[in-house]
Amino acid sequence: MVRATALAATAGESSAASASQLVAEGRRSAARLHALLCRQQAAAGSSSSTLHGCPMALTEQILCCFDRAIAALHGGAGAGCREDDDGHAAVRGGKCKPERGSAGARAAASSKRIRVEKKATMHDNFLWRKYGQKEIKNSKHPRLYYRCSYRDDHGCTATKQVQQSEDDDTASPVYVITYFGEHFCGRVADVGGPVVAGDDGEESEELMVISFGSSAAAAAAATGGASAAYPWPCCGEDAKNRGPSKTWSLPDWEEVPPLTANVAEELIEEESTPEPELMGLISSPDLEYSLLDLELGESSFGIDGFINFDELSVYSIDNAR
DNA sequence: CCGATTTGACCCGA
DNA sequence: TCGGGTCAAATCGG
Repeated sequence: MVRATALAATAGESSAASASQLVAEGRRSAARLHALLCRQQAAAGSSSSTLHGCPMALTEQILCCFDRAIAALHGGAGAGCREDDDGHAAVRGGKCKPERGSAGARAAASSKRIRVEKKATMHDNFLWRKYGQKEIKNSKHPRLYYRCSYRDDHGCTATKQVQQSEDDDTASPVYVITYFGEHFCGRVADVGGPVVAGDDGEESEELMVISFGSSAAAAAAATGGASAAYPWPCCGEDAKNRGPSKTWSLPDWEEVPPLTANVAEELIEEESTPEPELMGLISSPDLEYSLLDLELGESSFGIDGFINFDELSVYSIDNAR
C-alpha cells in the first residue's frame, strides 16, 4: 500500500506541480488585487488597520481558497518541522511553553517557520528588536534572535533568527533567516510607507518562479531548508512612525498578503540597505540569489491547518547565477 | 530620558 | 548534562 501510494505520488508529481504553479499564479494575481485594494483604501483615507471591508475580505477569502487549493495539490504531508541539516533546529516539538514569558514566540515557533536565505542583508520589511544572541555549536557565526517590536503593543508573536551562512562570510554574506509566528501587528502594506516599492507585486513577480516539491529539494540541498515565500504583511506603517531603528530599513519590495498570513506569500526581491552608496544595489539588484524557504509546522498550523505543502521555493531568475 | 542593544543567566527539552 | 531559546539588568546611543 505504501509503495502504491508512493508510485502514485510520483506519477502525478509533474502534473500536480504544473497545476500548483497555475494555482500559485492565480493566487498571486489575487494577492495583487488585494494589494491594489489596500492601496485604494489607504488612499481613501480609511483606516488600514482593519481589513474587514467587503472587497478586502473578499480578496482574502480568494487568497485563502488558493492557499487551500495549493495545499491540496501539493498533497499535504506537511512534513512538520524537520531538522535542517545545517543546524537549524529551532523548531522542536516541545519548546512551546505557554507559561514562560516568551510563550507567544515559542508557540509561534512551533506552528510555523519560514526560512529565508539571502545575500548581503538581513533587513526586511519589519521592525525587529533584537533580544538575544547565541553562539551555536559547530557554527562560526552566532545566531541572532529578533522579535517584532510590536510584540508588546499588538501582541505580535513574530520572531526571527538570523545567522550568517557558514560558507559565506565574505563581503556579501548570506544570512539564513528563520521566521516564526505571525505578525499580528501587521497591516497591509502601507501605501505611503516605506514598504511600498513601485508596483511591487507585479515587478517582483516577473522575477520569480515558484516550484513545488522536487525543485525545492534542490533548494533544500543547497540551503538545508525546504521552501518558500515571504511571510507577512508588514508593520511598516507603524514602524515608520515609531522613529528610527537600526533594524528598520527601506525595502525595495513589498508584498501584501492577507493578514492571516498563513501562507507564505510570494517572494520579494529584497535587499534593503540603509547606506546611500548601497542604494544602487536596490535599483539594480545584485543579489546573486534570493532564496526563501518555508517550513510549515506540524499540524498545529494555527489557522485551519491549511497550507500543507511543505515545500515551495521561489527563485529570482533575474538574479540567478 | 527613552528606547535599543548587549550579554550573562536562566529555563527547558532532548 | 548539553544545546538552544529567552529573559532581564546593564549599557549604549540619539
